[in-house]
Amino acid sequence: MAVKTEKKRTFKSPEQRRADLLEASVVVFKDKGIAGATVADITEAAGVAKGTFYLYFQSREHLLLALREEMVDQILEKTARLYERLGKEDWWALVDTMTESMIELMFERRDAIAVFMQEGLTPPTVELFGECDRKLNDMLSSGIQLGIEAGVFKVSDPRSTAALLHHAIEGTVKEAILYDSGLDESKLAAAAKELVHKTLAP
Amino acid sequence: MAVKTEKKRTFKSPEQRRADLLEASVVVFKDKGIAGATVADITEAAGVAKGTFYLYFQSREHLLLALREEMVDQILEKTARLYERLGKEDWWALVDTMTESMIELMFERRDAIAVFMQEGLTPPTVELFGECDRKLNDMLSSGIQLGIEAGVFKVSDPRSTAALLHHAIEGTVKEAILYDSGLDESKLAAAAKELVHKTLAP
Amino acid sequence: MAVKTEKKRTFKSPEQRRADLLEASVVVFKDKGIAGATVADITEAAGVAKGTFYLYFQSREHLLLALREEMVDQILEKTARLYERLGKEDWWALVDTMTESMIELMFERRDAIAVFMQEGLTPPTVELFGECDRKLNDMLSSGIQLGIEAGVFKVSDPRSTAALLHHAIEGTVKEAILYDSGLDESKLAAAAKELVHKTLAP
Amino acid sequence: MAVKTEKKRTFKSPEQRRADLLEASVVVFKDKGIAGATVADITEAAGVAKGTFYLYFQSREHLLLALREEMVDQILEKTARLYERLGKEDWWALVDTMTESMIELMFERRDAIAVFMQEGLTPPTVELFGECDRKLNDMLSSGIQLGIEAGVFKVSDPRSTAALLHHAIEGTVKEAILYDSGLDESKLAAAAKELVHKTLAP
DNA sequence: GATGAATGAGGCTTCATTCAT
DNA sequence: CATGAATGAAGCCTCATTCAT
Repeated sequence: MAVKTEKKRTFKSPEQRRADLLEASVVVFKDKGIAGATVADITEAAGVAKGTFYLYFQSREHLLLALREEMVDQILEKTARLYERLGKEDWWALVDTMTESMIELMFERRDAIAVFMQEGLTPPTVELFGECDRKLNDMLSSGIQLGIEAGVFKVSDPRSTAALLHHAIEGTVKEAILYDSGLDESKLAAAAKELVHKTLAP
Repeated sequence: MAVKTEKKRTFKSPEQRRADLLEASVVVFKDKGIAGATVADITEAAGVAKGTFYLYFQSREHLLLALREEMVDQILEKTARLYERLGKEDWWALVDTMTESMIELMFERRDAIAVFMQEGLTPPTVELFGECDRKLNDMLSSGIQLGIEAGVFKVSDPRSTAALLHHAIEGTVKEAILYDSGLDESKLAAAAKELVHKTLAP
Repeated sequence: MAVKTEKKRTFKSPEQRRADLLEASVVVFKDKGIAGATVADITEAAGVAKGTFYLYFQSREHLLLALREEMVDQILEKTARLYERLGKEDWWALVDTMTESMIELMFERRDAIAVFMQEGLTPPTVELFGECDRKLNDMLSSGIQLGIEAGVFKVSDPRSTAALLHHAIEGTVKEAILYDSGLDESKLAAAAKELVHKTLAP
Repeated sequence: MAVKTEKKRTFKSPEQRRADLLEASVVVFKDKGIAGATVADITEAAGVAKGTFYLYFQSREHLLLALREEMVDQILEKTARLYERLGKEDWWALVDTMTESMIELMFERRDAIAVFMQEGLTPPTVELFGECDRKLNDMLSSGIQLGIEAGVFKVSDPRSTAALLHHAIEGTVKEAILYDSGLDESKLAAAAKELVHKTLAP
């Protein structure tokens, strides 16, 4: 019955192979969990031999690093781009845009997020995500500060509020992603915008 | 002859032994991470032999289960007690109490929380924590609903808002626990109360 | 047919187990070569499970270290004991004793010697054996020096001669061990004593 | 587009390529040890692609074989040439020449010798070197025998003595090569000649 | 012929779990 | 009951060798 599928040797560009492995790894990690997924699982999913993995990643841990960094970079970059528009456009519209785009980005990358929620905060993750959180909070709180100075916002503690708003959205989207809770993206976005508005309003 | 440091067999009640192991495990898990801590690490910290572990827990995984359940039970119980006071006291005072007590509880159990943040969401955890989140959200959103009906609160989407508020606090406290970010408990509590007030206010 | 020999769990004193593993390893290494012998081979030969190996040796490399050190220690100790007798007894008789006892010792430990001849001189071995050679040479050449001063020996270059004599015997015994060349122990000892006598004689 | 440093294909005669690989391998083996050097290391040092290796050698092991044989052939040939002069020249002068030329040859080929000392005596090496030793010993001992019959030498056991003399020199030179012990070539040659003279003299 | 990406068998090591003492 | 030596499955990674380009 079980005829061993003879694997033909195929050649691809290094970029493609690497991308294949990364992509396959997200699927496998999501399925089996990070601790539960073996290198063999990943290579099998990517359709390559076990040894091939090590042509593209120094170690299993390095793959995770790459995955994390890619995600963090994307988040920070997107936020930074929005942050630069502060003061040049209507404050409240920009607040809505930021809220929406954070939610949108997270839903787009739901698989990767699910993976890192599974992973838990191992020391390398703590460091990377910690820095990401710090940078995000810096941007958000200084944005709030600017809004206050412009007389548009009013909150007593911009830094704490930035963290609370950020985690309100992040945590809720994560919950939605993880448990398929009844919250859909648009309802959540509406509620989030309302919460942000009311919180920042004088 | 055998001059090895003979470890005296000490006798304790089964309950005590079990508690010792649970307690030791929290310390060890916090130190080495959940994946990184071995059963040997735990038994050593608890001062018992490795085999003894299996007299009190079927497996390593069962210990984690016990740890999780204990934490979840405590959270749900505390919230339920507060929930029962809804409508019988001043709404805004109760909101403050709930906010404060959630923060307080999390800071009290910061070690266990740190452990479960490290663990990541493995399937068994997802199930348990998912149910916990759902129950919390049910209580919170029906509380908000009651407040709306009482004419005290006003939000368009009680369910989403409940989730957002809950995660705002939970996420921010977790960040504080994990990274020793600049937020201290009281500043955070103040900011959280402000956020909750403004969000629920008409 | 092949009924898996169910291995009963047996307990032994740590010393015995360690000795078992060391002994088994010598046999296996001699058989399969050092590079060719796996930890599995060794544990199988010792009648224990693979994991047991790591209760007694940190790593495969540490076992080799232990093997080497044991051998080196024995050689140095034996030589040092003989060296102490210099000047207190008849010089020529002592020279014979040293020659004989070196040959005897090597034949006794022929298995371990065969193993280390197979191993080749990896860096850790080079260091250890290099130091051993140096110490032996120091003892031998200062012995020869003393003999010269006592007017018993006469050679132009005690240090080089010590090395030559030492390697004459060591190399020849090794050859005998390795190839079962026609040289037996007693014929070899006789020839070696003749060579040493004539070389040291005025 | 692909701006990778394109390695030009260079064309060389097969003999040259083979020689390049052999030469490169000696350097690499000396550096990393035989077990530690990979085929990739060798091809990199030789400036060719990994696959090219297998156009010139059936396997890694065949390269080692070639290396060994080359060395053994050289030694045997040189010795045989000297052996033919026996009886036609002054015995003692020839003895000196043999001693010197053995030392000289070994110092010339110190790199290859260092490599094979590292390798240790794996079965294929044992066979080859064993035969080499035997042939050398045959030549030496029959040379000694002839000298005895000519009334020039006097030893009780020519075969053992041949082995002892041969290993005295070989072992000491090897030690000098490996540990940079204080013995230089000329001092060693002098001491060796003295030892050989005194040993063979009546 | 030359290349180097791909292959995959096989090694070392860890650690949850068992069980003779 | 308690112990900790013993077990062995399973994972990560290496590297000699192959083969599509």
